[in-house]
Amino acid sequence: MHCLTLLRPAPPLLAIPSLRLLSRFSSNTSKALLLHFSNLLKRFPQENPYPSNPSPGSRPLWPHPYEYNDLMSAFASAGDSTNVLRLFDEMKRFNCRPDAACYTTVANSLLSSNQPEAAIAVFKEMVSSGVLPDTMAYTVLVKLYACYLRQFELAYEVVHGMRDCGCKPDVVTYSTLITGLCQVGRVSEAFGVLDVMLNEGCVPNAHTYTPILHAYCTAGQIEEAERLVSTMEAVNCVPNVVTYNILIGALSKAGRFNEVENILANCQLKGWEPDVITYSTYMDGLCKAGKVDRSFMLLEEMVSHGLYPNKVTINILLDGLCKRSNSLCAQSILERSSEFGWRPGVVNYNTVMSRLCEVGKYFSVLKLFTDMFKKGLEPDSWTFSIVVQGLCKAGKIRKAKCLFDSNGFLANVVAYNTLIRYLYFLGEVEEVYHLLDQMTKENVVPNHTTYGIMIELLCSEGRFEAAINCFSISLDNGWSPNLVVNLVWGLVAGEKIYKLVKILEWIVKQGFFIDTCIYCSLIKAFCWRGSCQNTEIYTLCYILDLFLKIR
DNA sequence: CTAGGGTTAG
Repeated sequence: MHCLTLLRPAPPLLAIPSLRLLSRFSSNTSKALLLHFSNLLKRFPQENPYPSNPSPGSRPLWPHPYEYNDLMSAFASAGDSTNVLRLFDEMKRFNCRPDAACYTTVANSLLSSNQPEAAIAVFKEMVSSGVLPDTMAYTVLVKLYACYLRQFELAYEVVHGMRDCGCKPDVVTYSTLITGLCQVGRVSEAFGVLDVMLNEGCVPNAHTYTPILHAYCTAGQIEEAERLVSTMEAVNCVPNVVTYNILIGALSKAGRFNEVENILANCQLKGWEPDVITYSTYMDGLCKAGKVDRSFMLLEEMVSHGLYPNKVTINILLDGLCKRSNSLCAQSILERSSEFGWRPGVVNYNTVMSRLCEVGKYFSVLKLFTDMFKKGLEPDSWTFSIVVQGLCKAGKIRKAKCLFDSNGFLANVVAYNTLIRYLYFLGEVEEVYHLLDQMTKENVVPNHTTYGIMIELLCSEGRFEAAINCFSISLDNGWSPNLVVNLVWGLVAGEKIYKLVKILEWIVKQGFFIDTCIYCSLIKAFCWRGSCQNTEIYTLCYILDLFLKIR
């Protein structure tokens, strides 16, 4: 990295012919790519050889947008949007005007790294530079609205509007829209889109149906999913390995391992081949169901098919080992990894450390934490959260706070929540408020867990209006029945029954889903308070009837 | 250059 930033002015990376070749190795990590670059750049003139006004007709010395796009795509598929942006800036600096494809690549890579706002900026720039979007550009715009911002009205508008710009939505555009709808469970609407594309003579493929299957599987509607697979076969939209992986995942989760075996046994007949993800998915299901031995047998099977476990597969097995109370084994696999020439990843450490935490082996957690440093592995925010949790559980809350405040600690919302929860248990209200302040300052966005603790805290301090206010703010993050449970307990304990009735009436009016947890918490809270003996029982009955839509 | 799948924390 440093070699590149130190060279000023930096020559365009793409002026070196062999880089075009390099960019084909999209599976290469960005670091590997950068290493190649910095080596090549050492032989490159440090002066800027690129005149801003080339003589007409001469072959330009600087690279063509195609070449930049090739390289940007390589970084994009390596998940490195920072370098995509760097190249994008660079090409503009060298007066190499981005074409529609370049803008599309950059916007898409920003989406992949979850920066929808930045992607919008790229689209705006595209328009203001007078570059006309093509179908692919519009497709990424649909992806932005449907899969990231969930603004489906705008997504539909793009699909309709692109016709006027001389572009036709294609199977990718429609499949993208269907994906977005299915991700939020709007399956019937997705079928509506499918109808539209069929009417237009746009032929669906596996990408069109698979998101729908995914939605069914997420909702636990396995029978519907299986029926959809038959439909796909009937309309000549053959399910592929991804389709089957989703189905196998759902079946494994439901413990229906015989059916998984059946699907695997018939794969050749159906014309698809299991891959690493197929095996990993199945193995994870087996491990979670306690069938760790069977999972290890599958490891042998996949290797015999020429498929090799990757970090995820190994993580699943490590997790399985811990679940079978073999955390000591998992721990030594990590500690002694160099003996068998394996380099574990951060997630591998996180997995074993969190399992050790669960069984109270806090010393081992710290031991692995230091082992990571010895191996030169950088802990991530998950690691830190797990260690904070381990220290808190071990009763070393001061130590946890010290670690939290130390340099280099990557605090995310979970680390904050953990520390806040334990400090709250200890009655250190001052510190809790201080941490909540700090969270805002550090731009760590609170989530439902945070709001739950805040509601509890505010109620215990008698600040009921603030607690209710906190609840309404939490709705920006979506609906969480658990927060209502917190509010119920807090308000009943604080004898604010009138406030409780008001807020519950409002909740019912908004049409939020009332689950059994909320229902039970009300009954339990009233019983706990002893209200069942007096006239307040009528208030309780009133609310319960309200929930059941009797009133 | 554009679409879908598997692992870890409160």
